[in-house]
Amino acid sequence: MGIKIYNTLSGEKEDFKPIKENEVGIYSCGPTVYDYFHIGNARAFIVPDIIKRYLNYRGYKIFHVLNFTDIDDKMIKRANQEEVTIEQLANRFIKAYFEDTDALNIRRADIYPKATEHIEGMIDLVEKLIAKDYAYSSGGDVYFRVEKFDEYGKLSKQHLEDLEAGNRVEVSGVKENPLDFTLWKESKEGEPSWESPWGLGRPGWHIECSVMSTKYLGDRFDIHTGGVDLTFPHHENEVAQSEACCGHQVVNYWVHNGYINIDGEKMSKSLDNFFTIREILEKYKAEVIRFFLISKHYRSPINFSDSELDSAKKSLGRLLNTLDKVENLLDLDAVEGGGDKGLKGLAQETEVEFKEAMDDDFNTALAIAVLHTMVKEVNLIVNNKEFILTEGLKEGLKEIKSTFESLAGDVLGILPKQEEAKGGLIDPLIELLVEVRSEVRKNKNYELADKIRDELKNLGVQIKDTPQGVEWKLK
RNA sequence: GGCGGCAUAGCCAAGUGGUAAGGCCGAGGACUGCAAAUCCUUUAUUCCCCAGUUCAAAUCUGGGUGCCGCCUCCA
Repeated sequence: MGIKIYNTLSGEKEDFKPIKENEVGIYSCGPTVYDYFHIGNARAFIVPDIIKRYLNYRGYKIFHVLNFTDIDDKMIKRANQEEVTIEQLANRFIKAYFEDTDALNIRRADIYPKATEHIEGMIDLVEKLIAKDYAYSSGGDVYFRVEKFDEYGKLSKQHLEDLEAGNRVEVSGVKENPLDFTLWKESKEGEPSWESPWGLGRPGWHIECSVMSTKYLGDRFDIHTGGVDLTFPHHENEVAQSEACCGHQVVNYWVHNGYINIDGEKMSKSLDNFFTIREILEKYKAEVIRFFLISKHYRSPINFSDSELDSAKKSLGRLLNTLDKVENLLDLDAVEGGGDKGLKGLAQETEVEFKEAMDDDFNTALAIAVLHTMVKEVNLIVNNKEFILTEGLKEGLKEIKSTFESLAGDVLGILPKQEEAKGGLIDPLIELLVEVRSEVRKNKNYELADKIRDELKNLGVQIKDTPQGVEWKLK
C-alpha cells in the first residue's frame, strides 16, 4: 500500500514514486504579488501544504519551492495606479502573503524565488530554445514555436488544430502561429526592463516557472502544484519550454486543485467577486477556514458561503470538543485499574484508516470522516452515565489524544493554536473563580453562582457543569 | 466548435462491481437548581434519465439531459 496521486499529465491516479528515496521536490505556482490573496488563492496554498504535511508524516523530507511573480502586466498596472515602484508593491504584498499564510497555519516553503531575481536564467533559457530552433525572435520579442514541440498539448489534452480552430488569441503579424507564446517581450516606454540579446525587454510569464523550478529542484523533480486554471496555457507552456530545453520529462506529477466558486461561479480577481483571506479571517478562525477548504476533495470545486463556513465551524467544533474533554479527563485523578475500553485499538484503527484515506490522492474529506468516527466512539465511552475514570482508561485516552494531535494537528493543521494565556496569570485566576462558584453552588446560592457564570461568559470564558466536574474554556 | 470535469438525502460530502461513510440542519431524548454548552438516537429501499453487460452496478458500457471549467489575465 502506497500513496497514489492523481496526475493531470496521465489523467489517472498513479502510484507515487519519488525520484530520491526519501526526499520529495515540490514546486508551487505562487502569487503575483500585486494584491492581498483571496480564498481561492488560499486553496492553492493549502493544497500543497497538506501534501507536504502528509508526505512528512509518511516519512519523506520535503524541499518546497514557491515563487513570487513580481513582474508582469498586473504588477505594472497596479504600481502605476498606486504610484509606487514595482519593487515597493512587491515587497508590500510579499509581506502580506507571509502574514496571511502564517495566520492560516501554512508551513513555509524552503525557498521563495522571485521572478525579477532570475532574469539572467530566463535569458539563458530563451537563448537555448532559440539555438534549438524551438524559439524565434521577431522584432524585440521572442516567441516559442509551438508546432516544433510535438507533444504540445499533452498536459491539458488539447490538440493544436482544435486550439487554432477555436482560438481567441489575438492575431499578431509578428507570430508564425497565433498560438506561439511570448518568451521575451520588448518593453514599452516607461516599463521596467532588462538588457537582453534582443534589446530592452522583460520576460513572458511562463518562462519564470521553468527557470526557477529547475534551478532549485533540478531538471527532474517530483511534484508541481497549481490551480486548475493554470493548466492551460501556463503549465502547458511551461512543459513545452522545460522539456524542449532538457529533452526529457521534467515534472513527474502535476497536481491541480479545483476552484472556489461564489454562487456557482468561479471566484477570481478579474470577475471581482472575491473575498480576501483577511476579510474572512475577521469572521472565522484560521482552523475553520482550513477545515472548510479540506472538507472536500482538493480537485472538486467548492462553493463558498457563510452557511458553508458555519457548517464547517460546527463540524470542527465537534472534533475539538471531544479533544477538550479528553484533555480535561487526563488532568483528573483516576481510580486504579480498569481497562482502556478498546481506546488504544480505536486509536490504531483510526490511524490506519486515516492513512488509507490520505494515501488515496489525499482524500481529506474521508480522512476527516475517520476522525469523526473516532470522536463518536470516544464520546460514547466518555459520556456514558456509568462512566468511571480509571487509570487504564486514562492510558487509552492518552493514545487517543496523541493520535488526534498527530492527525488533526500535524497533518491536517486544523487544531487551534495554543492559547498565549497559558502559563500566565489568567488560568489560575479563572480556576479560582470556578472553584469559588462551585462552593457557592454547593450552598445553593444560585444567584451568585449564576452571576459569576454570566460575568465570566461576558469575559469570554465558558463554564460547563458536567457530571465529572466543572470545565471551562476560553471562547 | 474543441477539450476536461461534475450530477449521491433539505444542504455539504465520501464512496469505481457486492448491496449507500461522515458533517450541517430538522425531530426526539439525556444531562442540569436553572442555563449554556455538550452528548446520544434518528433522517436516502436508493445514488439525473433511458438502455445494456453481470449472479450482482451509485460504481462498467452506450445514448440522453443538466451544470461547471479551460481554450484570454487568472489559484
